[in-house]
Amino acid sequence: MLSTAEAPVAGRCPDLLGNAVDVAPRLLGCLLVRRLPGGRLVGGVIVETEAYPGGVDTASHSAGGRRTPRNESMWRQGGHLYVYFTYGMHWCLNVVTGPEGSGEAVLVRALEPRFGIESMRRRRRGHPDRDLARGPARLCQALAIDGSHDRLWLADPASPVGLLGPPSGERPGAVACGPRIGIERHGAWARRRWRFWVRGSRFVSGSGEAGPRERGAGNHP
DNA sequence: ATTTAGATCCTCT
DNA sequence: GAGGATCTAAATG
Repeated sequence: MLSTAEAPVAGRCPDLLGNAVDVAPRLLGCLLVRRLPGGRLVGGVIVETEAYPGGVDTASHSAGGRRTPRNESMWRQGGHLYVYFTYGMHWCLNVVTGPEGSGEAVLVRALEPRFGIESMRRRRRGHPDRDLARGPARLCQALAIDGSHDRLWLADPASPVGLLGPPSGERPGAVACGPRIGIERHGAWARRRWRFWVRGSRFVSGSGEAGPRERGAGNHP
């Protein structure tokens, strides 16, 4: 989608053919970029992800090898997008990982907004900047991402959504991990620490250890 | 600060 | 027909 020249100085995104649990923490610090229909760029740094390896993990949409029309893109090669609709009103964005047929994906849960912020504010009217893309559905709203972006191939130069490495000169912060959100009834699988976030970032969702309460911790120079 | 309920509709059984 | 990888506003301590 974007060349490194076009974006505010960023390198290549990490290899997406690895398994979801490996890729998820590596996406932290990377730049998610959206080119709006008018050509404007909107995006930010990824600060929170969750791994959904599929297979025996019952919390994944691809659990047990289930193939449905909805999750078709999850089964594609790493580097595609899986965008799904939930709760009657929300879209959520995943980056597919692994080789074709593995059914793995990483849910992108939160961004630290970096550019196109005015544009995000327009779509998230009434909300403070901190909440522009704090949470998977808010993120999609801020970047105007919906079902039309399902199945996109990230590396396609014409793709309206792109993934780049961390902005140059920026060292990604320390990575913390914990249980994934919103899948409590999946018992033991819910307890796996497959949620990853940038420690100390105020743009991370949730209200627990990784959420607002973490403010102040690890944030001192 | 934390908890609760309601919204809202697509997807799969 | 049930339930969902969520969000928001309102109520409560």
